[in-house]
Amino acid sequence: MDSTTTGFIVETLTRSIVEHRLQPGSKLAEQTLADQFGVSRTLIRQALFKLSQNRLIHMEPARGAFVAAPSIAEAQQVFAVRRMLEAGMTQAFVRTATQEDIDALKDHITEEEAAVMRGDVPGRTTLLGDFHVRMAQLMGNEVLAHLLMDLLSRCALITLMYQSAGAAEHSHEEHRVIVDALQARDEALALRLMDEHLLHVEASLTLAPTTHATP
Amino acid sequence: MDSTTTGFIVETLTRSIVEHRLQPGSKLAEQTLADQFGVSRTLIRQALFKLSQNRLIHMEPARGAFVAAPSIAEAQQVFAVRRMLEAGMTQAFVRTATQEDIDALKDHITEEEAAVMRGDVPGRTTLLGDFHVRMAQLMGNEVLAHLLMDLLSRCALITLMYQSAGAAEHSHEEHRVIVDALQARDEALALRLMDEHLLHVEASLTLAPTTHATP
DNA sequence: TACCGTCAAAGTGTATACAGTTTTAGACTT
DNA sequence: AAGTCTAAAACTGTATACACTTTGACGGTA
Repeated sequence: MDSTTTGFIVETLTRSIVEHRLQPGSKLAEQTLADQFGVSRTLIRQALFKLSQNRLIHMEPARGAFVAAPSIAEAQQVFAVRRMLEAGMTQAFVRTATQEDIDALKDHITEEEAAVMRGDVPGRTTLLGDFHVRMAQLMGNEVLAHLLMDLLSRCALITLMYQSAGAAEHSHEEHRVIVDALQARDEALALRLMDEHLLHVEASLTLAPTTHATP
Repeated sequence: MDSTTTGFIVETLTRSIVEHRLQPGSKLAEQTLADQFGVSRTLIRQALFKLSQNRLIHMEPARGAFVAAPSIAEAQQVFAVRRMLEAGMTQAFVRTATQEDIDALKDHITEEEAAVMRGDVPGRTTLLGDFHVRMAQLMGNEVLAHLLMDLLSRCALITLMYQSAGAAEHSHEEHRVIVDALQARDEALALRLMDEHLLHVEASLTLAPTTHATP
């Protein structure tokens, strides 16, 4: 399976969705896509099926595929899950990471800043998300990395639906502060900063006010 | 899509895998399955594709689908992710759950005990996993519930690969104790009990010794 | 004008056909 | 007897065909 052709289609569509060239709710007609990609509907269907499991699109029986339009409730749930996962991840990272791991994160942040500086919006979005995936990979937990990747693509879709004017510009600064705490092996501080970071990202969206259980 | 036919095939195969009627590594030939289910290869392929994204099977290009045989490393990663997720979930549950939520969990445990008493092994396995999913659902976080469901089916496969003689029989007792802590709104205790519960389940497997970062 | 029923066009759901690859069995060689 | 080459059978990957559902437009009626 997945002879890289399906994978290519999935990645292309994912970019189109995450980079806002396909608006939430738009229909994805199979034959149209098949013509555009120069393949048969078979491969398009495989790709759409995969995207639907990532929750980037949703399929209605006999009606077709549409770019997902996550509800506010769903957005909040996704962020809640991220906070749970990343709290655990941060805790484990502080305890087990080597100096090389921390240096790798620092390098990553340097890339983030470069993207921000040169106004590379798609690159910035990708890199800011990858920071979190990178942590999982550095810990050698591929299962966690995959899970986070899925959640992050959903977050990208959520962000472009609900973002209020160029917020979340300062994520890379928060990343920097988090890494500083990791470097200092200050578990409590790193945990708090990560949690606040995710709350800031969520708060930068125009979601209805909700009651976050806070310590 | 998913006109319930594909869903039926997925569920049937999932049960066959989780209930050990299909051993890890066995080949799943498309035409054979198509004949057994009385459908075309098309639907079988859809089902296999979905199972492969759940990591219950893995597909090799041009060679076909095989029941997954998760490595020890992967098993440990899955459990690590579960601990992260469920720690956060338990914390949130203690803070926000209503008395009805807690009662629902108690009812669930009663079902578990009934299944254990009557020696219903498949039912027991399912119910023991559902306890964790139920918590997520009671909190109203469907995203979390779905994620946990996927992780739990992987755990079921892991369990039957690595389980050492009828261990994890006492899970329902640990569930009971956890709910008692939830009832008492003792956050620290509930958190510790949940973490230990998951460590016990993992320890009941014959995985190579690993260094779990412990507080 | 507004509403409803009918019908064609378009689109999805499933099956089948065909091409390319892997596997397997058998004959031949050493 | 063990190994290797070869060819056929089996299987996967992709395209196409056909049936059924939805959609949208047109025309008729109140």
